[in-house]
Amino acid sequence: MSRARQSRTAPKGAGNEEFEPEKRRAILHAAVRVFAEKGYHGCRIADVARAANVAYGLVYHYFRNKDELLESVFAEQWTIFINALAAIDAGQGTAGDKIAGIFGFVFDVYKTAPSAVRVLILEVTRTPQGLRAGSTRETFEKAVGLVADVVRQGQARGELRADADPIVAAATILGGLELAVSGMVVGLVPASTEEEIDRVKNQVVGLALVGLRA
Amino acid sequence: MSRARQSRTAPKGAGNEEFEPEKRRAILHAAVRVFAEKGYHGCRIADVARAANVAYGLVYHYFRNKDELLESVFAEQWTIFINALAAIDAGQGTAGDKIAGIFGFVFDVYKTAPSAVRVLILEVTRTPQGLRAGSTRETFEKAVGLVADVVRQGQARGELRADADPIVAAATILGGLELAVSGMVVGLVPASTEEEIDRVKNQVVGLALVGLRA
Amino acid sequence: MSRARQSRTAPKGAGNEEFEPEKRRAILHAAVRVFAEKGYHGCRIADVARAANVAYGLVYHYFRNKDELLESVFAEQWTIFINALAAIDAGQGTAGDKIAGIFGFVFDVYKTAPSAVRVLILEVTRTPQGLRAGSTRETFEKAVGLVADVVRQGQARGELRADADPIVAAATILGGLELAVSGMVVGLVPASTEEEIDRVKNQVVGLALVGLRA
Amino acid sequence: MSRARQSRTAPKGAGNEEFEPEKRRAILHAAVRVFAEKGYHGCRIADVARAANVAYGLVYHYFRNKDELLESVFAEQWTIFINALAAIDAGQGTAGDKIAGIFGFVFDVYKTAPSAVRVLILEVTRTPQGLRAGSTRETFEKAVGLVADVVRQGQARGELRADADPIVAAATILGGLELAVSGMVVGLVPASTEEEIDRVKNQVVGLALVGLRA
DNA sequence: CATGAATGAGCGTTCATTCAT
DNA sequence: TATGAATGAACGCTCATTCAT
Repeated sequence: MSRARQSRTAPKGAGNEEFEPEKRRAILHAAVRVFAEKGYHGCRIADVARAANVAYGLVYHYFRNKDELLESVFAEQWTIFINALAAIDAGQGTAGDKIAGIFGFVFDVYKTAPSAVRVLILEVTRTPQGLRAGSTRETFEKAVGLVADVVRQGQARGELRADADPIVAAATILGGLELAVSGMVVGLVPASTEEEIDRVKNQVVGLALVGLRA
Repeated sequence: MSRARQSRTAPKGAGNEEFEPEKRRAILHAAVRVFAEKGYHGCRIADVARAANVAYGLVYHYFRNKDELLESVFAEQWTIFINALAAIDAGQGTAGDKIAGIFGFVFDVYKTAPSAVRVLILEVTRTPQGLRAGSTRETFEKAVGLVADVVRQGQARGELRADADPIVAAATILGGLELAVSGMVVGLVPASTEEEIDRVKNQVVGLALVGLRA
Repeated sequence: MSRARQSRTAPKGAGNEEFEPEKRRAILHAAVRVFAEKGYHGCRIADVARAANVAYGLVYHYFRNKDELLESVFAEQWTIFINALAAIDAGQGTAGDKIAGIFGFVFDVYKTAPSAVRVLILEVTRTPQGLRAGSTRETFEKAVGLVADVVRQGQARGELRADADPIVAAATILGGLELAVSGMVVGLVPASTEEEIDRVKNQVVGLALVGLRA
Repeated sequence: MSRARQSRTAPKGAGNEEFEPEKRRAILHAAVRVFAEKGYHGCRIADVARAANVAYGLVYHYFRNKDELLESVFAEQWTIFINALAAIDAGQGTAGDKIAGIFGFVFDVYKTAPSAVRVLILEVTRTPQGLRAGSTRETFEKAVGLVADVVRQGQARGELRADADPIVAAATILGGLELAVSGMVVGLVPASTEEEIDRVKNQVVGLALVGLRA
């Protein structure tokens, strides 16, 4: 009856993106905004529907239930992030450049769509039960894995310390990145202008690479 | 209505330090466990009551509502953490020692009470809306402030790079710490034995101080 | 959220006078019956839903909460009464006829729908705090005012004693009417047959007009 | 264990009123005030206890439960009223004097203790389920009966119309009295000064005796 | 007598989900 | 596809009542 609940991971190649129904898009985007604002548990399906200017029941036409909607939002956001990581990982440059590139990407997204970052950070990572079953967790692991890969490359080329555990390093780097952005999100770290945001980014990159020691 | 809902710091005489009804304790501890396991939204007051071996209504005798219970849990956990930070901050040693001490404290707590750390990390930090109003946010800021203070001291003594913004550094350090522990909590970073835990700790400390660069 | 909770007086076109969902009606009528039987505090939403043969949650689809449901019941009942009073007030006849007409109306309603009268009397008038805020109180005042108006007309035409305060007279009349009906409701005053009811009515009208004195 | 829950109807004769424990009194009086203010359903036992400056559980030492407390309040209030009615009924004077005396008594009480009248009127009479089982209803019937008796006497002496049904007349009279007082209670009928109160009283008496007709 | 901690049934309300149209 | 009325399980909170001291 409904082909609508089809795969969400259709490659962005020419010729098939038009099959994502417009309303489905609208719902997904609305969900990002609403989740970002009120959190997963703080918002109702009705809120999402209203924000998407769509009838109540239509949400259930495109998504099996609230959880699947959340998963879809996460998948969408993480896919973007993962793709960027993968591109960076596969690209040219030193490990330092790549790490800086990762940070740059996240901060850039923050500049243009802070609410998307908010969902990613405050909801995805932090979902209790969290980083739980389903694709969400795998995707998160993939992100860590990609960063760990960057680290491994750097170690192989002698650019990074060989005695650092890539997984731990990746987690630590992403954690620092995350809390720095969290700090901006909640206003603890000042980030009202673009300059301030860039300054924070450089600070964080510096910390990751050369540490605090004088 | 009831004196029970009073502040927990009523010194009525020598030795009864912090007179607090036994059952209140039990509820609070049960709440930590249950929150850790199912998350704030995933658990019901009935769960907490059952875990505390206490009648349903008694929870409401000691706490105005679910939110206040959560806040109390947070306050308790953070107070422990803040006190440890403050002690470390005020103590002797180089900035590096202090940062290592902070990490050591968190990892030690994790060894003996992982669920407490879980609540602290997965619920407190990550509560959407989160880091929100009330004491929770202030306490979080205080934690960041204390770490920033350690950084400042280290800079003053020439032990740490003077060009690092203490607040950003503090956020990044705590973030790295947090995601590393998160990784352990969710099993991404292996931490089944004490040795493994210590190894992760040393890795993270090393990253914070000397960075990744070779 | 739902257009259902709208005003009941939306004339969208000729002939759809007061479009109101069938189920809303059912709930409202059920509420009258249940309130009449058990009182506002004695009945649960579940009782109303069951009496209306409707799912629990549907009550909340049409009414914000229990209070609003009560207010709606009151509004409905009083509106009928007020309209009747107004028609009588504006009509022909002596003041005595009009007062008799008012009494006649109430006793007629009682004959066909005693429970409606019961709600009006035992719940509306007597709600503690009662005659309280909101439309309920105003409506009550309007009723008294209309009766007072009838009295004033009668005085102007010389049919009624000029030295009677219309407001006090109206209150007294309605009070006598009410307690007489109350007496029937609770069985103190015998009113099992239509003849008995009419007899009581005539008695009460007589008392209001010529008093007790021989 | 507890003789406290003893009969509440001890005659006020010399030598036994000192057996009414002071705290019991306090609770009873507090209950009158609290019921008057918030209604039976709107107040909690805790409210009564607090208003009486008495410990929570003590209420249950003197009264089996909330209902019995209400009944006791009613009994106390009605007893006063019934006694006054009985005294008037048994006294000298015409029926008109007696009716005036009844009204005078109620209005006098209102002047000194409006909250007591409020409870009597808004809670007793109007208790849904109302005028229900137990002593409350019997007492109410007794009051009506006594007034009806006054009417009967008057008819026997030729002072009052013989064709009036004493019970209906009594109900109507008390009803008029009640709504007039209700009107004062809720502010519909002005009664701020003693003069105004007396004026209302005379109006109501006049209406009962000679009616409205010119 | 007096206290107030402890108990738990009861109920109002929310909201994810289904379904008829 | 699209709509929103209808459903009912779930859960937070209240408060009358009991009981140990």
